[in-house]
Amino acid sequence: MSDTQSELPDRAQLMLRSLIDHYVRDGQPVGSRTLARDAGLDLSPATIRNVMADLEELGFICSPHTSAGRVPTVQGYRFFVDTLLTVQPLDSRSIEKMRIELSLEQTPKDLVESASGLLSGITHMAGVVTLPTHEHALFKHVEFLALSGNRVLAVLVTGEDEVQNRMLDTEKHHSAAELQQASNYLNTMFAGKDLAKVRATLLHDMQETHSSLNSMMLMAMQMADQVLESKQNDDYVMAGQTNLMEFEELCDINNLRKLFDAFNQKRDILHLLDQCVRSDGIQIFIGDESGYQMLDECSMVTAPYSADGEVLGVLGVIGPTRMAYDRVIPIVDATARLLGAALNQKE
Amino acid sequence: MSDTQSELPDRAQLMLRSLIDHYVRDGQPVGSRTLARDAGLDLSPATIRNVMADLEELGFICSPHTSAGRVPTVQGYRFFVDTLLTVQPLDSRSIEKMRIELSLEQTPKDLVESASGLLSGITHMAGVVTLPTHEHALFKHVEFLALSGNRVLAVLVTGEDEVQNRMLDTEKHHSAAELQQASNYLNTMFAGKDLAKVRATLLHDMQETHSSLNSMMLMAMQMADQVLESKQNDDYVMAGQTNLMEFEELCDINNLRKLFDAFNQKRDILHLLDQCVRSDGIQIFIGDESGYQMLDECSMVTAPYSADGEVLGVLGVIGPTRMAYDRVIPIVDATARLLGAALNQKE
DNA sequence: GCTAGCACTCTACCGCTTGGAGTGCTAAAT
DNA sequence: ATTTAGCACTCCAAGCGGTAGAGTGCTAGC
Repeated sequence: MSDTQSELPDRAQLMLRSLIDHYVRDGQPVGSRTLARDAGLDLSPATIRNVMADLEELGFICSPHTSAGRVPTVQGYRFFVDTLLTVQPLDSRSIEKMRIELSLEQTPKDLVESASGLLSGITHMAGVVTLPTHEHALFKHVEFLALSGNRVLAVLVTGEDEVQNRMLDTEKHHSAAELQQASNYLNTMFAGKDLAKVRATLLHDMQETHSSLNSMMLMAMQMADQVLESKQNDDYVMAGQTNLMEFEELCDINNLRKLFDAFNQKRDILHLLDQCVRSDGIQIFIGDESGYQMLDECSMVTAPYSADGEVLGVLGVIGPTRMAYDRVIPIVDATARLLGAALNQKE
Repeated sequence: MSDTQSELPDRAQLMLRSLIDHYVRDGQPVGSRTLARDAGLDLSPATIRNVMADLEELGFICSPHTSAGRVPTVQGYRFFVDTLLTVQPLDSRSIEKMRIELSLEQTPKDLVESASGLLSGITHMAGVVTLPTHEHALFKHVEFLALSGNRVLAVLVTGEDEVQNRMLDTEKHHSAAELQQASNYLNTMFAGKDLAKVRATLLHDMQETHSSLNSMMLMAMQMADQVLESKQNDDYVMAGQTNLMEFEELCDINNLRKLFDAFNQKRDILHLLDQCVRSDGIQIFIGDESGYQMLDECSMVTAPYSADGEVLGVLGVIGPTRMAYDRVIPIVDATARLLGAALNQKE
């Protein structure tokens, strides 16, 4: 790699990297002297200044005012993350610690909480983990209980012994016996099958073989369909929100308010996380790239986690734009793997 | 009431009240001139100053520095709240609005969330409501499902169609048939009875008539006992936490951090709320009276709420010590009543 | 192409002054 | 015996000028 027309000269890259390193470390604008001393390029500050002027023109850095050093811009970070970054692989001892921590948990919910805690604990920022979807879990057992009026309580037990309750409003009142029959039918029919496949089969059967079903079977299927229809991936667990209060640049009370409101609301954050499920692998939003104002001063590093080859959810870290991406990325990556593995094991 | 030895002279009381009024309104230390103008006593600032000196000696007010006005102390607020306060009853239109808001909710959980939102919305502070205990709910139905290993899932449905899941670790594996039998037994035995009474009966029967029970019945009872044993009142719903960021006096980042950590942790806040269940009626913690450091700058106004004569939980408001107690108290009081009434209606 | 040197700019900080707000005390007035 | 006017005093907040330091951009020479 060298200085072709369109490519950033090597030494400019080196300088940008060094500048970001410095800025991430101490949060102060970085001047040419500092860089001349520490970038390892053996150039005078004056030369550095010239290159810095180039970097500024490209929009990678900027200075808060005339006589301050330079600070990376969002585009600067973006370029750094996309093309300069060399992640430091996590040492195996830390990984082992995390694995052990996770292995203590029993239920998926606990696992998710533990993972979120790990993320925030290790990075000293906020950790977030979506609850795993159940789409690819196994159907184990369903039970219908009659409540008052036309309401029916459905209890669905999945392969991992996860339990979901759902209220159904049915068209007419069903007796306990009817319900019993319905659940028996479904249980014998679908036990051990994949939830998604169960749903697909149900939909198919209800359309195709409509006539050949008796009313009991139809009712059972309709109810099962209702139970399965809701997508589960609409919640997350967050930890260490208050860690964000330790960062000078986020401590503006207005900013904090917007941020914490968003965390409570959950909607926007979920929407953002949802985008990360699709693109597999690490995903990074820097500053205003997220498109949400309350995250303008923040970055988010996410990774989907999966078990058994199926993506179950997303986890990540939210922190100030000025974060040690090279350190955070492997942490997020490792946590995603470990959480996936742990979920796999509990099945 | 007049100036007996031990009692505060009327005009001193009037002044304290007026001072607190002022301070609550604009958060600035109140000087003698202001008070002379607005307290309605028609005295010169000099006289006011003398009385203020008395109030200071009694520990009701103090001045941040030599040439600032006076500010109420915790004891000042306490005296005010205990003996000077005249609450402004809430106008019936607001009450009606709240009632309508609550009437839209279906489940107890939704009601609690709505109430918490109302509290924070109206007071512009943080609202908190504990989940209602189920101790006095009615036993409706219980179902046991076999999970992997020796684990059993118990699903308990109460009179209000509230559903609780609980995992039980049993000593040996139980077949589906056994479990079916056990739940049938319990359902016929206890349906429609009060949960607390069910529990009492269970405990009694297990001791007294031990020998006369067959093993199935014993197992059923042991499991039911486990289901009922956990006290439910260990969680709360909070709303409007971020409202607290709007108050100058709480905006110290250190304080905020402690506060929000406590909100997330829940333990300490729960402990505090728990104290308020016992003493019926409005309960107020001012500043450090709570005994928890993170609430040193805050006050908490709570009221228990009950339905059908039984206390179900507590709700309240957390805000800065400098709050309009006379406005907040009736709001908390009314919300407690309305929530109780709403819960009663849904049963 | 690199660098030394220099003039320039901007901030952060320090000390100083000033104005205003409020107090406590004393002596006079009611 | 209270109340009040007056006064000296204290303290904070805000504004001001000066200075030191950091860092820049430009230019001319290497």
